[in-house]
Amino acid sequence: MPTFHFYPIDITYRIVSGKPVIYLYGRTKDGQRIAVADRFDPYFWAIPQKKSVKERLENLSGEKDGESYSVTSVEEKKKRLLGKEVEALKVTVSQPKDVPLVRELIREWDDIQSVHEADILFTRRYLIDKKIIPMTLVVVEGEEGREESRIPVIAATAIRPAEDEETMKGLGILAVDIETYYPKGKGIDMDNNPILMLAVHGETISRVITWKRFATKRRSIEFVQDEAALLHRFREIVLEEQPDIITGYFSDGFDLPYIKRRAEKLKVNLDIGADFSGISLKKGMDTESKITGIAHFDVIKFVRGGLRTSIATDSYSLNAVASKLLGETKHEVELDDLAEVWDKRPEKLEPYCDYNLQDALLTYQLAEKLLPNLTELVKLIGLPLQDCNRMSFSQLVESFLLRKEGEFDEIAPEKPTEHELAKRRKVRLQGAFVHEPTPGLYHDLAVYDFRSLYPSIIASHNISPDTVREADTLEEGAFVVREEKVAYSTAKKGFIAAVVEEVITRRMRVKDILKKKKDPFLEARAMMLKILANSFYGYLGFPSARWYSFACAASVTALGRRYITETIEKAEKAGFKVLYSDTDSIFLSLQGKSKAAAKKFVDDINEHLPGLMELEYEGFYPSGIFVSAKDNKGGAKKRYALLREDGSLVIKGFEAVRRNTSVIAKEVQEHVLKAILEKADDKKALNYLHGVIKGIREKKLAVEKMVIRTRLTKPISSYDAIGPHVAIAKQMKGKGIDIAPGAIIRYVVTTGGGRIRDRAKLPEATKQSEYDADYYINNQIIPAVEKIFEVFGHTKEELLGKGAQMRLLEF
DNA sequence: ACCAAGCGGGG
DNA sequence: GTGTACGCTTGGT
Ligand SMILES: [Mg+2]
Repeated sequence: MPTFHFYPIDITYRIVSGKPVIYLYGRTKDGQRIAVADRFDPYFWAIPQKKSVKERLENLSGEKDGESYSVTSVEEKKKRLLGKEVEALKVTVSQPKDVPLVRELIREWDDIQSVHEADILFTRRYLIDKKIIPMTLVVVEGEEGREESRIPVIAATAIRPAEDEETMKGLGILAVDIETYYPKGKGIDMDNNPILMLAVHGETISRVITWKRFATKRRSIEFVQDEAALLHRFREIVLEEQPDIITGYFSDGFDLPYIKRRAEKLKVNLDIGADFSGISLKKGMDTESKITGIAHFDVIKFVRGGLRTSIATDSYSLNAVASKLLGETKHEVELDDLAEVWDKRPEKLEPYCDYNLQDALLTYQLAEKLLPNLTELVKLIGLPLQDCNRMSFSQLVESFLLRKEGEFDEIAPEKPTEHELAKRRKVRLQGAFVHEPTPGLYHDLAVYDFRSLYPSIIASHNISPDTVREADTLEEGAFVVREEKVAYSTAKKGFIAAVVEEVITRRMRVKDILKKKKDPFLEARAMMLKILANSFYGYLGFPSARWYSFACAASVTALGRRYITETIEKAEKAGFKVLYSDTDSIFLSLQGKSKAAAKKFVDDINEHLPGLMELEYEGFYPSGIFVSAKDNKGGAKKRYALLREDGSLVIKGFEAVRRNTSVIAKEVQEHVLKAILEKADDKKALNYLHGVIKGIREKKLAVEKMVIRTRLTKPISSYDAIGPHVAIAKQMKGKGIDIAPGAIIRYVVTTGGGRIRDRAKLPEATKQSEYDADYYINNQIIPAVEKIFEVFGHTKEELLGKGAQMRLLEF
């Protein structure tokens, strides 16, 4: 019997002669594309009320809407439900579609207590039970069968994960991007507007296909007869390239559905799937595009999903994400003119082809860059790339728990009913602890934070839905969270606490290896482990979670508050002064104590912290400034600036790090912060400010410095409140330029009467004499520095130079 | 204050 | 498909 070593990348199932067969698609170790067919039977769990129900279940079969269903076997198994031992029944049915039918039927039976895991997708159940992890080596025994398929199908007689968990490397990625015809101002219309060009970029190909000829020396541009021929070429390229991954940017909702629709319209057979199927759309609130045998990596879904908290961007456009992650941008062309150029001036099409190819290239580079992270997530969660790509944090956690439960003999609690869901949505969790800063300039600060505060609390205090006890429990060793009137058993490690502990310790091991040598794959693994660990707290409070527990989620934040306040008390007792604290971080003033003492403080704390909990010394800062909040005397949260020992600045929350502030206001703010933090020289900063104000008044500063950038978040027509950026977008539209939502609108406020929005102008159309000095001084610069100077007792009048003039007059 | 509806990305 | 995203903003009441 031949043996195959292969990496599965995609999975599906089919009914063959009435029986379900799993199809794994992937590549062998030596690069051959193969499929593996394996029989597998669907099942779920039932908890009986009476033992006699087993026989009743065994004999269950019937018909619904002309389709028959049947239970093929029922097996008794000792399992655990939230830690409690139960006599569960493993109910095997003949086909996956029987599961929901049998499930609904028996839920009504009096002798059934509850039904579990009757909604786990069949292919996922297979991967879990067979311990198969996508993109990770699998050993298959079997013969090649004769099936209608683009690639050989091995009928498996045995399948098991390889010992060494080796990861798939060198995957073939093909990036796809299309540009389509659209008359100005009209929305996307897949039925009526053709695809004009289609760009593909891969390791061995970089090409634009288009169907209007023009003179060009570009070897990357390929001309075809018409749109149908373009689609044929796309099919050919995919079949030639045999990519493991097709990637795009919002290709779930745009490129692939568009290609599919046009192919249907033009009767082009797009049978690019391994089983000769085409692009399939899974429609819901959102569309997911799939191709059998190929993983579809939609970059935007990963950036907005699993990586959301790790990549800070206020826009998820390809341009914004590419410039953030790659330092590269899209080409600049007037896309709104493409239809007109196509119709009337085809000789001007070349820049559009270049633009199209650049989009494909950027997407390819993004996919390549993010693939280590996505691969590690696939290995961690155990689901195909196609799924991990699109999952939210809570879905990732739940999938991970479903993969882990077997080790604990656990079966998953039921998903909440609509009623239960509504109840869960009503309750609110109390948030984290915040010590408001007192506005001021401080010297010699030490900053600390608890490493992975919430995950370490879960692991160290055995916070888990299966360890929850009454607050007055007599159980020995139970840990009471008096704040939430609940206790946690310590007799046995809880399921979720154990899983979180494993994630944290795995990450610590990876970090240890990384200290010795750099490895981008291990970096990615550490990052994904951190993301997963940090998702558990949110999961426990996520209404749709199977392992939802309000008590656990509330206890996590309560303990977070408890630990941080206790640490602050100890710091004050030791002679430090707390300046600011939020959730898991503490900013202390050294009060004359040494840097060494500041560093040693963590040891005194860590000595008394349980389990995996640890306070980390983040660093020493020679100076820092906290300012007051907008409408209150107290200090603002998440808004401060620190000076590092190497002279660099850490700026949080200030306009200087926000987009919709003018260039000049950001510049002034950063300059003032630097002068104050470096030399505590508010006079010098004030002089600088006066210089800038004078420069603006005398129009000596360039228009470019006055530019304000604001993002258009929706179509112009749907704005009711017309801000200056909307007014500008309207003007541009009036000139025949259609501005799409997501566009960053640049504008300058000019002099004249009336509302700001009536005085906003395009920077390119504004002369240096035209910008409104008063607006920039009073509405941009002063608000940006007012709170900073307030710390030194400087009034707004002084900032404007009026105070100084008065003083001059006094002499 | 609360709730329902809309929206993102793509052309 | 053993199925129905999600989190935030906006506008109405
Ligand atoms: Mg494009």
